[in-house]
Amino acid sequence: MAAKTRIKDIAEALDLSPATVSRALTSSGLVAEPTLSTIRNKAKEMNYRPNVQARSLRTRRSMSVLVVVRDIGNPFYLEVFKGVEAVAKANNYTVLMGNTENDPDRENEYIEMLHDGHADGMILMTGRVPESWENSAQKIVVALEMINETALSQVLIDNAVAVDHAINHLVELGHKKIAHIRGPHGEGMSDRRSEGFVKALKRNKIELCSEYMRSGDYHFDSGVTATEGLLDLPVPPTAIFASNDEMAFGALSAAQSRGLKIPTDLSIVGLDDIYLSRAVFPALTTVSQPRNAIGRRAMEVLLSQLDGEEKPTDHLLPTKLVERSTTCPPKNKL
Amino acid sequence: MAAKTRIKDIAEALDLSPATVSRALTSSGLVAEPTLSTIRNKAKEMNYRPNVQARSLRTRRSMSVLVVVRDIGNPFYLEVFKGVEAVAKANNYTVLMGNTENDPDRENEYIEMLHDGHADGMILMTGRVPESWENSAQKIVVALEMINETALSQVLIDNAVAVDHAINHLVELGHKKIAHIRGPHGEGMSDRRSEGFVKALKRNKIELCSEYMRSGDYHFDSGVTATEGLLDLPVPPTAIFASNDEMAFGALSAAQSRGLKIPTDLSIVGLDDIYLSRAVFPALTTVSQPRNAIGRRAMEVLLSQLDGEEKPTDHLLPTKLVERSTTCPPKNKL
DNA sequence: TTGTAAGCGTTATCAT
DNA sequence: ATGATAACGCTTACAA
Repeated sequence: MAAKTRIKDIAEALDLSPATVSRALTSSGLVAEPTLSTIRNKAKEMNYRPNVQARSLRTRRSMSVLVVVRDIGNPFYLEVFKGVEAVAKANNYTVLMGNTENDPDRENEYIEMLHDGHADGMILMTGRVPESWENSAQKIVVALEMINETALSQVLIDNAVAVDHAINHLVELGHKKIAHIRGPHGEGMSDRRSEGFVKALKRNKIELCSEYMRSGDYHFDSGVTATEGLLDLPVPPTAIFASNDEMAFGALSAAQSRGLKIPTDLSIVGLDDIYLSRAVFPALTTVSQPRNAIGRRAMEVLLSQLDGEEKPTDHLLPTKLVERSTTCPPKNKL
Repeated sequence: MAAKTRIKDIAEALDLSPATVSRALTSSGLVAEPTLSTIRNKAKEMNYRPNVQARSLRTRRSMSVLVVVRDIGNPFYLEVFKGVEAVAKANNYTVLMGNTENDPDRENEYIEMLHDGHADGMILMTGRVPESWENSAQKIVVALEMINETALSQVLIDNAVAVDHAINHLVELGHKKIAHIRGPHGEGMSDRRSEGFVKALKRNKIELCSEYMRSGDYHFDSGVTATEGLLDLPVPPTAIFASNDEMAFGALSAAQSRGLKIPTDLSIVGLDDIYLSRAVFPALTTVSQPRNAIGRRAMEVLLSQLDGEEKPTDHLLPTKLVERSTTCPPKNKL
C-alpha cells in the first residue's frame, strides 16, 4: 500500500492550495461548487483520511469523550455505554472507556487525560468526584450514580421513585413484613434508595422494624449473608427488597438453599433490571432503569455543555416496575 | 488556572533549549546529571504534562490500542478488557474500546481508526475478520474468538480441551445420556466446541444420539428452547452440556420450570464461567476460561508485534473445570 | 472564492 | 552533552 494521502497530496493533484482542500473537506461552506465536488471526489478516490492528531493539535479538540466507571466488569454500565456511544458517534465523537476500580489515583489519572486534551469531556459513573475536577466542571457529566453536593450535571433516575415502585408493588400484593437489603452507607445512590424505602413504608403506614434493615455492598455474597440473617429471625419477613439485582440474586439463592419456594414462601424484588435478571429462576421481579436513555442523555448534556454555555443541571429519568416471577401475595395473610 | 505548561516554558524558565528538555523528559538517556534532575524537578513544579496529539503527530505513534468486541453488553468480554488494560497501562498505552454489534460497517470503521493512526494496534474479539485487515496484520491480534483460516495472531483457549473437561466430568459421574446445546453453525469457536463434544463422546465410547444435539445462539432463550426439546424426548438425557454459560442458565431455568430438581434429576454443565455463574441457584458447574490472562497475553503479543518483528502465531491458554452444584451422578444408573 | 503563511507542541536531525 | 532548526499534517488569519 502506498503512503497515506495527505491534504497536500490532494492539493497537488488538483493544483489547488491545501487551504482550499481543507475547507472543502471540513464543510465550512466556503468553497464554491465546481471546486467543492472535485475536491471531495478526489479525496474519496485517493482514499483520504484526515490525520486525527494533526487536526486535534491544531483545533485543540480531540473529538473524543471519556466514560469512566467504577468497575468495568459490572454489566450494568454497558447499556449506558451503548447509549453514550450512539450519540457520540452521531456527533463524530470517539468514546474512550476507563475504569477506576474505586482507586482515587486512577480517578485522577482520567481527570489528567481530560486535562491533557486526550478527551474533550467526561462522563463519570464512579459515584465519587475526583479531587481536581474544579477547572473542568463544564466538561464533566455525572451519570447513573449520584454524587452528593456537587455542582456538576447529573443524569440519573429518581431513586426514591424507583424504590416506591418496588414497595408499592409488594404492598399491593398484601405484604406487611418487608425487609430491605441496602447498599453501602455514605454513598449517594445507596443512601437515597434506603431513605426511599423508609419513606415508602411510612407512607403505606407499615411499621419499620429495625431488624428488617440489612446492609450489603451490592454484591452477590452480601445478599446471601443478609438474607440468611433475615431468615433466622423469629419472625422472618414475607418479602425482601434488595437495592440492586445482584443482591437480590443472593437473596434468591440463600432462600432456595434453605428449601424455600420462591415466590410462595418469600417474595423478592430487586432494582436495576440487569441483563440476567430474567435468566435466574424464577425470573426476578425488579425495577428497571432506562440505562440506554441515561447514556444518551448524558452524552447529549455533555455535548451541549462543550459547545455552548449550558449550565450544569440535573436530569431525572423515569423507571418502571418489571413484574416477573419472584413476587406473589404472602402465604399467611394476617 | 494558568495556561498549560509546554516544553518551551520549561526551557525558558531554565534557560535551556526545548530539545534538551524534551530529551530529559523522555528518558532518552542523553542528558547529563545535573541538568537532568533540574529539568525533571522544574517540570514537576510547573505541573507539566505533555501534549498527546503533538507528540503523536511527531512520533507517529498514538500510544493507544483499540479493543473491539462484538457486543460490549456481554459481560464476558470485560474481564478480558481488564487484562488488556493492565498490560497496556504498564506500557503507557491507553485502551479504547469499540463494539460492532456484528455490523461489518462498524468493523471497518474501527479498522479505519487503526489506519487513521487513532490507535497503533487492535485486539479483535468479534469472531470475524474485517474486510480490509491485510495491510495491518502486524497490528492486529485476535483474542477469545477463533477465526478460521487467518494469518493473524490468536490468543484463546483450546476449545476441544475445554469441552473435554466438561464431558469427562460427566462421564466420571456415570452419565451416558449426555446432550449438547451448541452455538451457531459456521462460527469458528462454536464449531470447534461442538466437534470437541463429538470427539469426547467417541473417546469415552458413548453413543452419539442425534436427538441429543441442539443448536442455540449463545443466548438465554435459545438455551430454554433447546432444553424443552430435550426434556420432551421419550428418553430425555441425564445431563446437558451447554457450550456457554448463558445457554446453561436457560437449561437450568427450563428444567426448574418443569419441576425438575437440579442436579438430581438433570446435571448441567456450562462453559465460560461468567461472573454470575455462581449467583444462579444451584450454582453452575462450568469450565472456566482464563479471561484476564487472555487479555494480558493478547496485549503482550500485540506489543511485541508492534515493537519488534514477532511473527503472527497462535497462543493457547489452559482452562479448568469449576465444579459447583449443578452436577451429580445420574439417578438411575444402568 | 482561493492562496499564502504561520503555528499548534513535540521530537529528530544535524551541528557544535 | 546541548542547541538550532525543521518537520509531522492540519487549520486559520490575513491577503489577494
